[in-house]
Amino acid sequence: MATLAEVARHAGVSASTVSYVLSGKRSISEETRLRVENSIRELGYHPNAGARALASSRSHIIALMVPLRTDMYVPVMMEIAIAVATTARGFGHDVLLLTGEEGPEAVRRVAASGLADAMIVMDVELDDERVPLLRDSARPSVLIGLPGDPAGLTCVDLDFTATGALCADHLAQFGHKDVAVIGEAAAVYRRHTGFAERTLDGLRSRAREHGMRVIHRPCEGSYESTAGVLARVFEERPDTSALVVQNEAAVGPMLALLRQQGRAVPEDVSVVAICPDQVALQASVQLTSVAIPAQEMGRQAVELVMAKIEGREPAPVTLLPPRLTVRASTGPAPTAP
Amino acid sequence: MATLAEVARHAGVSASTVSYVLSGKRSISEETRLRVENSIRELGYHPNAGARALASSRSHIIALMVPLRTDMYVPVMMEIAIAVATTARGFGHDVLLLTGEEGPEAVRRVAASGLADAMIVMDVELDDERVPLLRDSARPSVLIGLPGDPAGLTCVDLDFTATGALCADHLAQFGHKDVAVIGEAAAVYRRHTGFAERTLDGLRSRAREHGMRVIHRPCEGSYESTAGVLARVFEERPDTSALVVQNEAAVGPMLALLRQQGRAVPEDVSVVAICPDQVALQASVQLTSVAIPAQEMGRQAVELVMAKIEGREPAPVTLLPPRLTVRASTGPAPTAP
DNA sequence: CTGAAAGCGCTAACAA
DNA sequence: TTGTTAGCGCTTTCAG
Repeated sequence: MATLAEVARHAGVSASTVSYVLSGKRSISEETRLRVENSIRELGYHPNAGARALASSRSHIIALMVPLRTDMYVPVMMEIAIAVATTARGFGHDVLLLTGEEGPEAVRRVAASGLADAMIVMDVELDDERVPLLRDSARPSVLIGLPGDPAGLTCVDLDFTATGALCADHLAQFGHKDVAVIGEAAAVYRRHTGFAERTLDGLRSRAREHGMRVIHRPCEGSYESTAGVLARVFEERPDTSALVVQNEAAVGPMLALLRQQGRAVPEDVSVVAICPDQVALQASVQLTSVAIPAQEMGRQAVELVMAKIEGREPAPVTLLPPRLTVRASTGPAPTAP
Repeated sequence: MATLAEVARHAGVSASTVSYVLSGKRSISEETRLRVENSIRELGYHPNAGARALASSRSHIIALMVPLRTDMYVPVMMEIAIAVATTARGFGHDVLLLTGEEGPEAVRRVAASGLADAMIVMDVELDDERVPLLRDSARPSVLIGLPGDPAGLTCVDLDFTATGALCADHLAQFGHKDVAVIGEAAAVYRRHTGFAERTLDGLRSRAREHGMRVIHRPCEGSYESTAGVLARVFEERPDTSALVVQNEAAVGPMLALLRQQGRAVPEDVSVVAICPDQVALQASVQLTSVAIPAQEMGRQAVELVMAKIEGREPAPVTLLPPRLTVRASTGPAPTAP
């Protein structure tokens, strides 16, 4: 592996000049710059990451903490992770993958060792034990998700309250009066992840304004549990004419069950899903849906964290506005028999 | 951040002693070891990653290259990635996440900069452009997947040939004569990822021995495409009594469609899936399946790569044996009408 | 606009 | 069993 010194010798300049050509931190004459760049290319030089980190105390690495749990919809996590990685590369940074397994200790370790310059934390819970550590840490961090108390933190998330409200508005327009929310797995609520509750709040309060009735049932997402939930819903509220589904795994089973029960979508029942577009498009009926902007969240998280690394102080909370795409699964409420 | 020198002073020993306590590379008296460990704890010392990497030319980082594409079943990728990360931590290593985006250049960059000590590459194609680079690279690497020519490489993968054969055996036992394979998306075959072809080969040749007829149709996995594939299958081979499904996304739609068509599983049609257990268990009929051992693959990949880092030379190809779990979706072939 | 040189914090000979 | 010390390759003052 070629070293900076070798490049310097090859180009007939000093080491510092090569360094400055690389960093652009002081002006270099066109001529020497070209000579140096040539040498770099010819020797196939890549700066040594360790040496650079040691001398500059910047590793050009961003740590990404993903949850170990698997009860959330995994493709969304993956999409965020990939967006983070590619966006970070655009800023000349790499991404270190931390699983939740180490827990809060990972935060300490990475910060203290200087392994990463900053940290992005996914799947934040309302009362997350990593949050106090992050708040006190000398290294910048950005959360994807909203903890109970975001004071002193930087967070990005989809505006789930607005998402719920948007669903309510859309269904109200079609004259629906009885709405059922097929929610996330019970464990998600028990863990108080926040987003599920916020969706529900937004939907409920807007529904009230529209004079709609709402019931909510958690759903594990398997075929069996979806069947159970659906049965209970129509038993308790036979006039239910619209379903809002927040558990992506339940989408497929639910549509299959409705078909089986002879309930046509959207003639008998309208369905709005909160899910990635891919899921909405692959379903047996193209679903009206509010998309989870996974890429956008990853991208934003990196931009916020880079801002902090560079000493700027971004807005503490960034809520991405939801977008509802009307497809084939929603329509007017059936007129009373 | 405390430095090693500070720890040394605090413990009343030399820097090298602290270093050796940390690395265990030479024997230390019980007494000094304890004193040093205490100081480390008291000062909350974590070795500086950059300095360590520079001095030892080992970053204790393993790069993991994940595909950018999203036409493979994402949860499996994620599960492998998480298994890699947690296993690596057990070896005192961290994982750097590289997306396919940079392409082969990432291999060069990471190797030359010393950012990572080794590399694990997922979703390897039969004729992968990263493979020659990896083969020539000074840094160890392990592939998850099997390229066309594994010479000079280290690879782990599920034994897909055996997987196909296993499916054939199981169905033959039940007296099935006409089998249809619902395969991966056409793009997967076009890309020559290998595993899909190997499954098919294994299944076909074993089927021949059993006197079974096999047809194979690629399937995109959406409800619509699954419907089309299924229709064509039963049109061409009305006597088809068993389905082998290799595209996880098609599982849900397929079961829904069969139910709709009045084909009972397993009375009229047996179904074997090649998919993660979670998918097999969440389906409307508990599926007889061959599991994708994602965790095991991740774990093995790390162990192989660690062996190479430590100078050992592991077996070039590790094929994990498939395991078929019998559940509710397979049974005797229906007797001719 | 460019060069010289002092570290950054740690590892690993070499010495004792 | 422990200490001394010379780098590892780069960044960044300080000089010129």
